[in-house]
Amino acid sequence: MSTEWEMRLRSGGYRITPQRQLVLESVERLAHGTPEEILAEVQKTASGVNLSTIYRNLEVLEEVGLVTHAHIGHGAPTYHSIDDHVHIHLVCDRCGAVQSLDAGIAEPFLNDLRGATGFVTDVSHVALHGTCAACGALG
Amino acid sequence: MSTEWEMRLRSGGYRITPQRQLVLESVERLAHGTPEEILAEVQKTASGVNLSTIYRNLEVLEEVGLVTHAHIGHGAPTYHSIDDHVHIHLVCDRCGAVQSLDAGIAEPFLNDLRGATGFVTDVSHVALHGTCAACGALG
DNA sequence: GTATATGCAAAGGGTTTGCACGGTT
DNA sequence: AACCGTGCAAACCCTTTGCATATAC
Repeated sequence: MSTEWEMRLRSGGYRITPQRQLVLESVERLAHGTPEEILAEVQKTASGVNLSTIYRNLEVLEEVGLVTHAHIGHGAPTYHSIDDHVHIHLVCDRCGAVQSLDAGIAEPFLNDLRGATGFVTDVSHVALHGTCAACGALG
Repeated sequence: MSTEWEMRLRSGGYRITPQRQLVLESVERLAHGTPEEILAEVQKTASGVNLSTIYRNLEVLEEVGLVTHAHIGHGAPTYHSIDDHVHIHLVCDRCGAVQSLDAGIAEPFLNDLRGATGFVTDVSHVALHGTCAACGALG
C-alpha cells in the first residue's frame, strides 16, 4: 500500500526517493522553512544532501500539491505543508516584525476583486507590507 | 529659487548631482522601471553612469519621498514617481499577465485590517498573486 | 577645504543549470 | 536496461560594498 504523498508523486510521474521524503518531512516539521533551513533539517538525517536537490524537490513537491511557498521578507521564500492553516503575513517595514493572521479577514475583499476583475487571488502567497501598530504609535 | 525635488533632497542633507536628477527624471519618464531599465534610460543622456549609482540614488530618492518601488514578479522591483496614482498589481501565476487597478477597491479591507490589528498596510508595495479570469476559465 | 557622491571591481545572497554518476522502476 | 534523480561545480541574476577619485557645497 502507498501513502498519500507517494501516490501524489507517482501520479505526477515522479519517483519516490529518500531525499524527496526527507524534504517533505522537513517542510512539515519546520512549518516556515527557507530552502537553507530545510537543507539543514534534511542534513540532520542525511548529511550528503545538496542544496540543489532541495530546490529541485521543493519544485516537484509544489507541483504535485504537497507544499506551497510564501514570500515574507525580501529574502528567501518560506515553504509550508499544504494542509497548514492558510494565513496572511503582515510585515512591518519599520521594525521588521512579522505577524500572521487568518486569511478569513480578506474574504470580502477577495470576493470584490473577483467580482470586479475575475481574478482569483491567493493572498497568502505574498506578505502585505506596512506599519505595525507599535511603530505607528511612535508617529 | 529651488524646485520641489531639490528642496526635498537638500532638507534630507543630500546634494544635488546630475546623476540624481537624471535618475529622478528617468523614473518619472518610465513609470514602471527596474533599476536596469532606469540605468538604460539615464545612459541615453550620460553614458558613463554606473549601476551602483542608480541603486544608491534610488535609495536616496525613496528616503526623501520622491519615488517608491513595488515588487511585481519574482525579479527586480519597479520604481514609480511618488505622485503616480496608487495602484495594485495583480499577477497571474499561470500566464504571467500583470494587471493594474486602482487601490481604492482595497480600502474596506485595509480598514478592517487596521481595526483588527492596528496594522497600516501599503497594498501597492507588493503585487497580489493568483489566477486571472482568462486562465481561470480554462479550468 | 571637507564631506559627500561617484565609478569601478569585487563580493554577496539566492537560485538555476550542465554534466557525469548512481538509483528507481 | 532505460530513465530519472542526485551531487558537484559553475554560472546566473540582482544587489551591496570597499576603495580611490572627483565634485558639490
